[in-house]
This record gives sequence, C-alpha cells and structure tokens, in this order.
Amino acid sequence: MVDYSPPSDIINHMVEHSPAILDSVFRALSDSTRRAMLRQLADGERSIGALAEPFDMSFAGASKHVKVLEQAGLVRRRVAGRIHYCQLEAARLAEAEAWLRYYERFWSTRLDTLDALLRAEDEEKAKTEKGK
Amino acid sequence: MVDYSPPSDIINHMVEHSPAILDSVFRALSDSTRRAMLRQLADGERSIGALAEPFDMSFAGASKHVKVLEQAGLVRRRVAGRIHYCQLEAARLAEAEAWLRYYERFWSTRLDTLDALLRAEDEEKAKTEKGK
DNA sequence: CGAATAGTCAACCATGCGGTTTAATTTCTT
DNA sequence: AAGAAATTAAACCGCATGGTTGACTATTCG
Repeated sequence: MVDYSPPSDIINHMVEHSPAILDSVFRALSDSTRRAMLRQLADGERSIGALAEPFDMSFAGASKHVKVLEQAGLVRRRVAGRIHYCQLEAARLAEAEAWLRYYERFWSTRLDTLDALLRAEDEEKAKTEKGK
Repeated sequence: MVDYSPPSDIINHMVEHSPAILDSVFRALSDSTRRAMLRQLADGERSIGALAEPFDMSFAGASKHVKVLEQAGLVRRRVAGRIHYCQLEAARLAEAEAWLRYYERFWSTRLDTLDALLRAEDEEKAKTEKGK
C-alpha cells in the first residue's frame, strides 16, 4: 500500500495556509448579504444587478459587496458588454472548509448527523428549487 | 424505508440559520490570531495568559480576542480562581462548516481529495504533535 | 445621434475593529 | 496584611467597514 499522504508542510499550508487568504475568505463570509449573494450564485451566473435586486440596497452598495467576494477569490467576474456576470469560485470556499474540517476532528463528532442531514436534502433541494 | 429527512425549514435554518450567529462565527474566524488561538485550544484547555503568550501582544489585546471567540460561541470559559480557562466549543464551528458544506455540492467536487488528504494526516499529526 | 442601462469610482458618514495604555478587581502567595 | 499575578474595563488611536449619494464611463437601444 503506497503512501499517498502528502508531506506535512502541505498540511500545514492548508491548516494555517496563507493566513491572509483565510482572513479575506472568512471576512467575506461574515456578512449575511454576501452569503445570500453566494447562495444566489450557487444557482448559476448572475449579473451584479441581479445580485443586488433582492436587497434593499443601492447598486453601488451591491457592487462593493461583490468586490469583497471577488477579492476573497470566492467569485469570478466575466464582463460581457456592459453586464458583469459573476460566478461562484470553489477553491477558496474549499480552503475555508478544509480549515474547519481540520478542527472537526478535535471536537466531538455529532457533526456527522448534521452532514448527513444536508446531504439527504440533496435531490429534494434540486427539485424544489426548480420553480423559483 | 422511513423518511428521516428533516423538514426543509430546518435545512433553511441551517443554511441561512440565524444570520447573526454565522456573522459572528465567520467574523471571529477572519483573524489569524484568533484562528491560532483556536488551534491552541484544539490541544486542550488554555488560560488566557497561555493563549496570549505566543503572540507579541498585550494581555488585554489577547483578552479581547478571546471575548470575540466567546461571543461567537466558539469558546467556553471556565473561571477557576484568578485563572480563566478556555475550551473549544464545537457547535458553532459545526454550523459554519455546515454552511460551507451546503455549497460544496454546487461546486465541482475536487474537494474530496482535499478532505482525504486532511484525514490521512490524522494519526501522523497526533504523533508528531506530542513533542511540542 | 441621443437616451437609457449597467456598472464603477470617489467622497462621505457612522460604526466597529485591532491594538495600545493605564487603572481597577480579584485571587494566590508569603 | 502586603504584594504579586491573572484578568477585565475604559479610554483612546488609526484604519477598515457597510452604507449612502452624485458624478462618471461604457454599452445598448431606438
């Protein structure tokens, strides 16, 4: 059985990776407006205007939120004419999750239920979200 | 096969739970000093002083960080005489992780490798960390 | 061309943050 | 009882934040 485990400096890199990146990712996630934007983006590409619409907030305000998400690497922007389309970017969220997951091991693990619960909702969500 | 899947309002509760709580948790995690403190706490209870020690920072400064962690529900405090002992509190980290995990499904899933990688390091870490 | 649309930029405001210092409180030690 | 130790509290500083408004740029539509 070959040892596929990575050198521990890679692990260390992931656990206290580039602190600045984790800083910006967690910071970006610490605002419920931005989290809601990410949730919208989970359903696919959205223009800035479309992202702004659900919130009682100026266009410029939304634009600033998107910039925060973008600078944290959570969102990629594709400019098409005068419209800026935003897309979820997985990698950075994955880093944040990796950080959390690392610590999961140290706590008691009642988290598994929670996890299962979310995964169970998988198909169901996919269905119900269709008619939005 | 019985349906164990929870009503979707529970899921909703978990995905955009109490926004204020997720706000405070992610905010607390957005500072590398506080993340380092949590990492210390992953090895067990620590006094405020012990938590402050690795950082070139005043006692009061560290105390404020701990308060942020505490108010986010990430840390519990046990006062014994003049010493305040801090302990990792799993639940809130779990909520944050649940939020992230929910979105994981929407991205591509190269994250599994990352996960496996961290879990592989499991025993190894336990060994090497002994001589600290 | 001219007007509407999508978005940014800059200035501004109030608030909060990370950090300090100094003072106060409580507990342990002697 | 006196003093040291562990910690909080309060006041303060500089800077970032979330939000606004108003002016500006670029693109599309008629």
